[in-house]
Amino acid sequence: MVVYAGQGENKRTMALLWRAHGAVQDADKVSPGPKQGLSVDEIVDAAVELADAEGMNAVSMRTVGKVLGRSGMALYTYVPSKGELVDLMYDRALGELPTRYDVSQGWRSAVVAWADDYWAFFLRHPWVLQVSSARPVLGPNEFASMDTVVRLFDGVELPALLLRRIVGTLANFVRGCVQTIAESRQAPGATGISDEEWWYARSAALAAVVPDFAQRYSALIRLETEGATPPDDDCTPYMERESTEQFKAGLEVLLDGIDASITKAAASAAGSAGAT
Amino acid sequence: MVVYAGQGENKRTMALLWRAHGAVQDADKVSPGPKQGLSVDEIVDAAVELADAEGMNAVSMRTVGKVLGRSGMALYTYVPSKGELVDLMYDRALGELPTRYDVSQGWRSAVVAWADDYWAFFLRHPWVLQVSSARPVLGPNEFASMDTVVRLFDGVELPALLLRRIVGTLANFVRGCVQTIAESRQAPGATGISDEEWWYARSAALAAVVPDFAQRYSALIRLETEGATPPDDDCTPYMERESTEQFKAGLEVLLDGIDASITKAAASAAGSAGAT
DNA sequence: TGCTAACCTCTTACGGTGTAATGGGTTAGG
DNA sequence: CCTAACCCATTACACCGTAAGAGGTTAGCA
Repeated sequence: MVVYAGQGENKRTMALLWRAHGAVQDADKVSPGPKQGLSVDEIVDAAVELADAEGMNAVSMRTVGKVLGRSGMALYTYVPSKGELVDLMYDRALGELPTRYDVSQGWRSAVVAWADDYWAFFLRHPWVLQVSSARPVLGPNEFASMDTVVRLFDGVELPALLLRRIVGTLANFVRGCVQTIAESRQAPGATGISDEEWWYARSAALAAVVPDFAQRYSALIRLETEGATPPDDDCTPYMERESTEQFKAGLEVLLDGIDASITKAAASAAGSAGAT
Repeated sequence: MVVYAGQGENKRTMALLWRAHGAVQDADKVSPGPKQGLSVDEIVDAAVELADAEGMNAVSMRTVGKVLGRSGMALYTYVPSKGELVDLMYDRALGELPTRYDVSQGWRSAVVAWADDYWAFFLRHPWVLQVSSARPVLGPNEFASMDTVVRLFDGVELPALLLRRIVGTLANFVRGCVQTIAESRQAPGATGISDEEWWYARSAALAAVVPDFAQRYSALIRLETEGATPPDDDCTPYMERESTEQFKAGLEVLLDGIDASITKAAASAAGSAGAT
């Protein structure tokens, strides 16, 4: 279930996101009627906890309400719709990300540290990947996390436009890598059969149906036999180990590419400086 | 809505995927009863068409059935569950991808051509991104597309393990880039307000709520003002143009990184060859 | 020809979703 | 104390995937 950001009244959404919990209703407003038995924070906390534990599919208005001992509809007093709740969950989770990295040792080590944190973050909150990234939520922590990535390159000479794209590519890269793991953890069979069992059953069925596999996909077969993942003793599922390795290796490749970009940019800057 | 691959009886699924439409029931079986009024192909076609036109959310058993003039339940005669139908849609769509690229001019131009095709493919079928990538479908076209990517590097000297990771990173990269566009096209507001309008309304609300934005996110602001996307005359939505530019630039960076990997691999191969 | 068994399809039903509408209980200010 | 505002629950509606069962259709056999 990909959940789209609610696009209700933007103003109320923004007020909720930017910690205007007190200022949602214009502060000086009188308020007869019973006190609120809940708070937006409580609701978001409960929803995040639920999503962490049982996946985004388990998060419904009713289930969140049940956790808090209310009906599902009660939440609509605090939050305009489920979309906004998801926005709040998203931005709240992002708040966990570190915002400072040491760039004194150069950008490369800083980027690696950031990527590791980002990676771990998604593993802690896999459901975040299901929140639509099309239209940013524009919450405080989303901006903070973006700001943080940009500051990784603080001392580096790069055209702003190129830097923007590099930053985007880095974020995309981590997201893409971790998605495989995250989804396999949330898959319905996650509790039940393991990756290994699934693969075994599935590829057995495959072999039965497609006897000429090796001929049809010779390049794949060659890659698989030559470059089999070494059976690293620890017992993390196959898919996760594979993805982790790909993350590490892919990051190095990407960093080399960024390095090349920086070198090029420096050369062109020097060239134009020399020309003037 | 992220849809997970059905994990029903693997054998039947595999038979369906690998075009064993005739061989689903063991060929020599007698068959009293009415002829099938539909075929798996028809159903998958209709579902893909629906998904292309109105997004994955519009694809339900009932809606697909309606397109074909049947009830939703009628489809269960042909397909064990919705999960398998999604698998079939996925593999069928992948069948559109080209499988041959000219590597005679070097790997780099071939990879660029492939990336463009892959990109365009996802734009044609944005819903494919919503199909879980955790547990591959293992259909013929999925393997074919992977095989194709591997063959882009046919003449290149790279350790198999590294090549596998590079290939994975490339695929992840394109997926990640296109996701932004794809989701923005499928977003519920896609028919209604445009990207520009949304951004305008949303950031107006933002400015009202957060007056100290520029101080809190100075790095972002600097990036935004210095590296503003040039207003390229054509009228594609802001988000799409931005994403496309990021795709192009990011790909170049990534290719530079791959180049570096190849150089390194060659050096290490030469080194070890010289050492022995 | 008529029967039977297998098969296709539809209807109904169940538990789930998000949320609009309604109404009752609680509490502050006048 | 009354009233108006507010919190919350109930009910209801339209959707979802699919289990269960009923009824029509057809091939093969007697």
